[in-house]
Amino acid sequence: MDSPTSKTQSENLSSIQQQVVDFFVDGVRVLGLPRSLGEIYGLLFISQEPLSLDDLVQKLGISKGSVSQGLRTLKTLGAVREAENINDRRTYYEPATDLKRLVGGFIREQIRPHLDSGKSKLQQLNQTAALSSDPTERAFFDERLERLESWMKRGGQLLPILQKILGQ
Amino acid sequence: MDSPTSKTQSENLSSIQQQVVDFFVDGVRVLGLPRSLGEIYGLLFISQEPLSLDDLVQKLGISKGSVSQGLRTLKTLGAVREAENINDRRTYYEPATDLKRLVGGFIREQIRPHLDSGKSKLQQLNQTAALSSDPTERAFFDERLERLESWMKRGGQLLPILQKILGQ
DNA sequence: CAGACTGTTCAAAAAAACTTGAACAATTCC
DNA sequence: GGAATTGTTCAAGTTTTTTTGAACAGTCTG
Repeated sequence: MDSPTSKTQSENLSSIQQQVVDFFVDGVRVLGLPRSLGEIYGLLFISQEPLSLDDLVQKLGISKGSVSQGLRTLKTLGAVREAENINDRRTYYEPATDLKRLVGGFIREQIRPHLDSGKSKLQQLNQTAALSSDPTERAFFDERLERLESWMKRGGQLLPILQKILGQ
Repeated sequence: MDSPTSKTQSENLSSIQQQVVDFFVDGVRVLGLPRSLGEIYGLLFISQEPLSLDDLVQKLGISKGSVSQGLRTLKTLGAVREAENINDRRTYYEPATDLKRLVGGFIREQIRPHLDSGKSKLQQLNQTAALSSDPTERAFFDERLERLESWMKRGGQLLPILQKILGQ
């Protein structure tokens, strides 16, 4: 029926808006986040004025439900904030654009929880390994579990460094 | 019919094997890789002896196709290698266990390509932005695109540092 | 070289993830 | 208060991703 180009398309986006949205759609995909997040953040990022939920629905051509949930997640990640001083019943959103904040939010919401749950699983694993009666096997398990522990530890050390490097 | 515990289950895995497999299933999920990769790598990681494709099929209870493809991906990532000195027609696999190698492979296969494609998209974006006739708009675009460029640059700088920190 | 064995491929099936949309709650405005 | 507006929720629908399994290619073995 209409242009067979990209998946994200809606006659309401200019060429540059479309390209930036696509850029972020790819970006969030790498991070394992749903495409709608990339669309929403991308459009906010390339908009001079804050946008309302309805603006996003109309311009992106996606459902109200998606935008509502997407905005919530983005807020949780610290990637968007509500704009102040708008004389309107609606809430308007603008993007956070400093890398430090973005990276920090991503680490806090997406990385840390997994690191933490990993650490607790490791504890459990150590207990299970202790049950082994064969000494050779036991030594092998211990060696591998120690390695896992060192990986987790490195990961934990890495995060602050990451934030330091990216947030300047 | 049988135990209703976890999704990965097959009477062929010991408790510790099962736990390690689950650990890695979670791990690869964070990285956006399919669960079968975690199962395969996890079982290899906690096995004293190298395992053949058929060993993995039997112990994990997943299809030959999955294991075949999974091993290929893991080889590409540098996460498993073929064991030497096995007097058997089959190929046996063992895990790579140094973090440096694992991280390096992941960066090479999963991160770099996206960074590179992002950079080329940015070039295209700059061209599109140059078409804008409104000077205010043009300035806004330029500012945002510069920001994107700085993000990409930071990302590029980060990778070697990452490898340095993790690979010791 | 025929049969057995190992491993790959890829179309179809299954599972997982995401999006939609309609019902609903909450708020504002007259 | 009642109508209008804004935003949320979540079951159902859709899309995407992963897994399966059967056909096939390649290789070894007797």
